[in-house]
Amino acid sequence: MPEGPTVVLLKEEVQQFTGKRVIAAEGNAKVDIERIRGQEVIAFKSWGKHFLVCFEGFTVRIHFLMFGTYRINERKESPVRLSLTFKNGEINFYTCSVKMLEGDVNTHYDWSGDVMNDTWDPEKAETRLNKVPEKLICDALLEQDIFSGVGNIIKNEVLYRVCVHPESKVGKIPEAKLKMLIEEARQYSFRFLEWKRNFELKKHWLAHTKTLCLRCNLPIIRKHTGVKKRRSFFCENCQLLYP
DNA sequence: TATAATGTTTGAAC
DNA sequence: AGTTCAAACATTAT
Repeated sequence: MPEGPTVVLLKEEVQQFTGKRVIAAEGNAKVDIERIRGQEVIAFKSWGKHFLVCFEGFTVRIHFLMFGTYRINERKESPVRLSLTFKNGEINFYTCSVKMLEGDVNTHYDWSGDVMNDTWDPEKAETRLNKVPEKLICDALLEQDIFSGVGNIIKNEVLYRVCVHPESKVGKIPEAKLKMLIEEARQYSFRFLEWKRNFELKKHWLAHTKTLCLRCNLPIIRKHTGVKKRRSFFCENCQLLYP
């Protein structure tokens, strides 16, 4: 379910509930659900893969992890983790992590670290990358403190598009190339958003789950790479390794 | 049917 | 005390 752009889509879908009062809240989330009832939604926000429902004095943080889902104005069979009912409809969350954040939500997040945010700061990402020269780029791209919102699909597509081997060391990638990669992380995330909106995301995958390289027709290598051991799809011929 | 997959947190082990 | 790593969690499509 996740990756930053998907959470941005969710945010768009719930705009009908902004400013509305929660008339009923239920679910098996291990938080004080009672507290939500009667509160007005001040705003829906997102930071990377975090979906945030902001109320006066606190925020409900939803993280969908690997298997989380949601339904708007409908329900699934399975037990609901958190359900918010408004006069004009409802939002239901399943198999997600739910946490309460106290006080001003702005004190909890650096918005400029989110690739989908208006305030995204590529130079800050570069600074943060320069602090971890020994890390492999496949791990660094998944670091939410550097590229908040980037997930495994975006990782693979970005690396293929900028022709960088996933097992390259961050510190060995030339500065110009690293800047391109940071730029692509944002650009691809926005394309992901539009493709996902139109239910055509997979159609545009160039490397992820592919078997042949579109550029050179050689096999796409599938390997669990880095400390994170997430699967990478890459072309050894077209994607340069900076060891 | 067993496996693997868009992910993160936790706590044991070093 | 700081870092590392595997386990835990959980759902669904193939």
